[in-house]
Amino acid sequence: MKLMTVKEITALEPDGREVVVKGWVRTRRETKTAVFLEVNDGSRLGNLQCVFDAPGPELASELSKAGTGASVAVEGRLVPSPAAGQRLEVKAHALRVIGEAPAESYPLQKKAHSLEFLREIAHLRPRTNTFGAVARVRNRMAYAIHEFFQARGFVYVHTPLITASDCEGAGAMFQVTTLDLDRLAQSGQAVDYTKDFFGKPAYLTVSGQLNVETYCEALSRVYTFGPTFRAENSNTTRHLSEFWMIEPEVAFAELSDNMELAEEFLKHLVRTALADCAEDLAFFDQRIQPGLVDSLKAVLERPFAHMTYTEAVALLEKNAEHFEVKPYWGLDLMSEHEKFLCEKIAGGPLFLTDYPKEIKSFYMKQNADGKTVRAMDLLVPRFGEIIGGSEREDDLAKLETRIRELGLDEKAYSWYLDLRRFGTTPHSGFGLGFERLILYVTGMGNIRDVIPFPRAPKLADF
RNA sequence: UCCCCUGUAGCUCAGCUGGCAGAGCAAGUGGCUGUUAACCACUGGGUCCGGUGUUCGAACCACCGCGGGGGAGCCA
Repeated sequence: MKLMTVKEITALEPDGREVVVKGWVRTRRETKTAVFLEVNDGSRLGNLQCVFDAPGPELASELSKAGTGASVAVEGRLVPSPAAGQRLEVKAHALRVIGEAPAESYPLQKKAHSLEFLREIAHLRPRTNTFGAVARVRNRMAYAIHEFFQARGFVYVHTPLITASDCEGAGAMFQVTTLDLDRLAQSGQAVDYTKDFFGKPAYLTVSGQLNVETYCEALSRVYTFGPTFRAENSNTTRHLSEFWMIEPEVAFAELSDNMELAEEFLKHLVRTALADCAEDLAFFDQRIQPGLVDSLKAVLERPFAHMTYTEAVALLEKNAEHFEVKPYWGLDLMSEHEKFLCEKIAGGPLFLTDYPKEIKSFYMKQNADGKTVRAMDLLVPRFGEIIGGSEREDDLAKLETRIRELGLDEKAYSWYLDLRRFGTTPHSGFGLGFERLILYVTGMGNIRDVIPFPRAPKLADF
């Protein structure tokens, strides 16, 4: 008999056909006359109820081994359920326990567990409703990202994870080396990087942007989607040392085109989640973040708000009594300011643009005022910045000046500057942290719960 | 990196002013004519995070260490 998932079986008509269900027992309930086994295989949130009527001694013995967590194969007929709660069920006549999960040692119980406890058993937590749902949403979002860009003629570019240029400038880097550090420490000698694997210091990438710009200036519409690494000692619910990032880059696009793309992109992802992950989102709405589904629907209903940094600061200054850090022009906005702007003022996603050049990266295009750059951050309620991007500086002289002003190593950027030396064009792009997107869409509160095996300072288990 | 909270049964927690270690859930057993995180009854279950100190006496107070959570900063 063809192996079918719970998702496939529960989509069938309960016409009495024979089915085989394979999965893990979520709960077993017994009455005098029947045993109910709920089987889940992760193909969907819902379980498939298998009913054993008046089991004989052999079946009863097998049933006694089918506790929570056991892997089983159930054979039976697919029939309409006579009781409320499910459309159909399996009237079972055979059971095989493939792998037992002894209750006295299996950590997951037939009850709710705290997310903190489940973090300690990251290898078993995908067997819970919450983490199964996160995994399915994460998968659908990854696919939707490719769908979105592919449908618009973007080319997926694989930027390197190891980089020997420390000019990416987006944060502290992890060093990659094959040198024997223990022996080096004992010898007391200075490190000779010409003897290292790459002949010079190498690091894990903190961003694919600079690399992907090179392909943008050849293929016009490109994006990267891959892991990035930050060695920042940040211990928060929104930061990981290893996370996935989406970075589109579009030639000939100006800041307004960039924001249009970002808005369409985020709306596409939210729309897809609502349409294709409805069962999982309903679960998150009920158990994790009440009001989630409505707030996501609201995102689709109207255009995102726009405001310049200068306008935002003026507004914040008028409400200065709300803030611990008093706002002024030139301040890199605190999260309390960002939350105020998108939650209290915009009441939804908000683009902030044209920041002071001093608080933004060297590669952002300077405005005619000489003070601001064509940067944009997309702020969303609940956690602030979700997307950061800009139009890039396409003028060689201005870019060189900026690099010098900031005391950066000009030589390290020579290949990047070549893009402006030869056939330069306006171009724009942005970065979206994949895990932050998953937080946003699922309503989960801690970024360590939306990636299978989180890496953070002092945390690299499993 | 800084600030705050926290660590007691498998899980979630209570434990008052320092005086015999508790509950709910989970598990086991029995009951129950189809259950929905079933229900009812009973039973078993403890290195009170570790160390040191104060005290007649420490889960409780003090100090040191380790673990967990939240917030801030950095950012995506």
